[in-house]
Parts: sequence; C-alpha cells; structure tokens
Amino acid sequence: MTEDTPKPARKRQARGQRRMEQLLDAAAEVFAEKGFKGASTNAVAARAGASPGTLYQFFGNKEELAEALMARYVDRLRAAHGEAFDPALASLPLDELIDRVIDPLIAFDRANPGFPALLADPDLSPELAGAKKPAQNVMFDRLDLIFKTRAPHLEPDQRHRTAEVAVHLFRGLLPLIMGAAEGEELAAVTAETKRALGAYLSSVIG
Amino acid sequence: MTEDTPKPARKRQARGQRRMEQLLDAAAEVFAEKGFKGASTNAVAARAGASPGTLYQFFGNKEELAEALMARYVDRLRAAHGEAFDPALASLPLDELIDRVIDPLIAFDRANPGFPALLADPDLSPELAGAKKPAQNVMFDRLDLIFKTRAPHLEPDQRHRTAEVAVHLFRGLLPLIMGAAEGEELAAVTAETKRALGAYLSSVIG
DNA sequence: TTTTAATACGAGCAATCACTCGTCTTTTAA
DNA sequence: TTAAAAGACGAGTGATTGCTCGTATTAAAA
Repeated sequence: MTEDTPKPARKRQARGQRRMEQLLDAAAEVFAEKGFKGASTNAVAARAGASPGTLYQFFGNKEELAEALMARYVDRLRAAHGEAFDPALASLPLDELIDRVIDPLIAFDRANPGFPALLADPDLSPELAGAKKPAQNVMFDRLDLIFKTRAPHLEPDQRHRTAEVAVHLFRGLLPLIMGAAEGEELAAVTAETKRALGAYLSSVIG
Repeated sequence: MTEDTPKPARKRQARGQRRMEQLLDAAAEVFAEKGFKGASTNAVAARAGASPGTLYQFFGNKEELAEALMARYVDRLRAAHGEAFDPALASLPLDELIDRVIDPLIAFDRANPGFPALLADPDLSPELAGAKKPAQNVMFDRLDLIFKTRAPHLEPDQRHRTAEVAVHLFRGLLPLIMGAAEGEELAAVTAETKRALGAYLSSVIG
C-alpha cells in the first residue's frame, strides 16, 4: 500500500484545459445522441475539432472520458444545488420545499441534457456505474438530511427508502420533463411532477 | 399502393418455430445483460445453440430480432393483463384497484427481466422505438379507460397526462422493484410503489 | 422414390471501433 | 536562445461486429 498516487501527474497548460473542456462538451452531445456504446471516440474528437490522438492525450480511454464528464456534471450539480439549498429549507411548507428543490433541478437537467441521458444509460461498465453513484447521492443525501430534521420520528430505514423512492419517482418523470416543449407543456408536466412528489411525501412524512 | 403484404411469407416448420423461440429466449438474456448495442448477434446465436446463419434465416437483421422479442413481450403482457383486467375494476376502491393492476405487472416484469431492460434502453433505432410504443400503450390505454369511467369530470387532456404520469412514475420505481430481493425487501418496495401511486392518483381523481 | 423447400452450419467479408505511434508545432523553463 | 515538455495530428492496427453464402442435412410435397 504505497501512499503516493500512481498518476504521473502531467502538467497541463491553459490550452490543454481548454481542449479538455471542448472534448467534454463534445462527449456530452454525442453521448446524449447515441448513448455510450453508440458514440465513437473518433466522433467525439471530430465534434470537438480535434484528432483521435488528441483525445487520448487527455483521456486514457473511452470510460475515463465518460467518468470525467460525469464528474463535471456532479460538480455543476453540486454548485447549482448549493445555492438553492440552505438549512432553513427543512422548515418550509412542503409545497414550497418542493418548489425550491425541484425547480433548479429541472432547470439543470434541461440545460444539461447529457446528464440524465448518461445517468439512465444501462450499458455502462462497473467502473462507470461507480462513477454514477456520487451523482445519485447528491440528491439522495440532501433529501435524507431534510427528512431527518423534518420527520425525526421516521426509522432510518424507512427514511432512506423514502428518499430513494422520491429520487426514482422524479427520475421516472424526467423523460416527460425533458421531452416537454418550453412553455405550457413544460409547466403542466412540472406541476404534475410536483403534485406526485407532494402527494407521496405528505403521505409518508405528513 | 399494392394491397398484398410485401413479405414472401415463407412456410415455417415446427422445427423452425422452436428455433425462433430459442433464439428469442437467448436474445432476451443477452440484451438484458449487455444492452441492445452491446449484444452481438453471434453471441445470441451461440447462446441459443445455433449458428449465425441460422439466426439470420429467421430474422433479417439485429433490429428485427429485437422487434420480434418486443412483440412477444407485448403479447405476453396483454395476456397476463387481460386476465387481471375486467370492467368492474373501475368501480373498486382505489387501493384495491392498484393492487389488482400493480401486482400482476410486477410479477410479469420480474418474470421477464428482459422486458423492462429493453424498454428502458435508450440507444434503439427509430424503428425499434416505434416497436416500443405498443408496449407502453398497453398500460396507458387501460389506465385511460379506467380513469374515464372513474373520473368522468376530468378533461381528456388532463386524463391523458395523468395516465402518462402514472405509467412513468411506475417505470421510475421499477429499478427499485427489479433490484429488490424476493421477500421483505420486495414487499417494502412494492408497498412504497403502491403508496406513491395511490397518493398521486387520489390527489387527481379523488 | 424423387423433388423441392426449409433448416442448419460456420468460415469469412466488409465495415467499424478503440486506441497507438511517429512526427511536427507550440509553449514553457532554463 | 535553446532545451524540454505539452499539445496536436491522422494514418494505421488489431480486434470485433453484423451479416453473407456455399454447402450439407432434414422434412414435407409430389
């Protein structure tokens, strides 16, 4: 068990950082369009205006590319949520609490369509599935914390399950949300999502 | 616009029918394990104990194979649901109605794990996506019909949306259901699914 | 029995994909 | 100014895949 990281820790230049961002942007698009398996690394490189060799200078293989993309999503999600989340949230009326959590989440998912697409993709390797967990836990942990202060009588067991169900419930309605046209349709689907969440949660945590 | 089907309508022997079933069984397994893109037709043939050439004698290409598999699922689902569905259902108490609809559906999905896996697979071609619709409409149509008699005051628009949300809500919780171990865990997740559905539906259709 | 068609095989083809490597250019460090 | 390192390129490689086709076997029709 050596302590140092096995990575050679290459020095990145500003140009390299920019290239990585371009490649991740391209990967987000192509993955969203074709899925992980269906996307070719050459296509990603081409969309980023780079050559295959350049892509592999920054990402060791296709999986590392997807992992890096997922990691960037998690960072952004945490940032977007950090703003919309404060401890006082737990004492809000349920409807308002849901508004405060769901609205930014929907905005994020619609602004980053590659994120839910990659999350939902079933044919990811075990390593990548591991990289997905943090993304799922971002929501789960926050919810669990809220429930803890809001419904302290709940057994941890049931609290966890409630959080998990709430997350999956939302994820199930996401395709409807992602497919909705901005405007009336989106508003209707959003309202319905909140109604479903609110109905479920109030039946559990009062 | 010719009237006859463009298919040469080859005569199948009993042996051929058996082979097709074997190939579809194998396809269900391999698709469930690797996803549509990740599954190779040679692997499907091998698992069925057949050669690639034999597979392509019955299915013109990989997509037709998946379409045939999906069609077989839809048939089975309709059969399983036809039994559990009768017109009197609409007048039942909501909880009981949900039991009668959800229990056989969960049983079916757990008995045919390839079905939800294939349904959820994102990287299917447009043709295959079209083949998915009947499967989705099996549930949707039944729900819409039930709501029509049960909540006649609902606008068709909102009724459709309610059915769609109910279907997606269930589908969102399916991964939890599919992953649960038979017994206590499955019972808990099933109960939670019914609770979510019941809470949502009673908030819409009273 | 003879003939025709359905079933079965599996080596192999053309296309695609993830990834490499030798070479060149640009940037940073000395 | 020069040396070293990072970035960039893209043709090419080995492996895999969907699918074909010539041939052989089995079963049904004549």
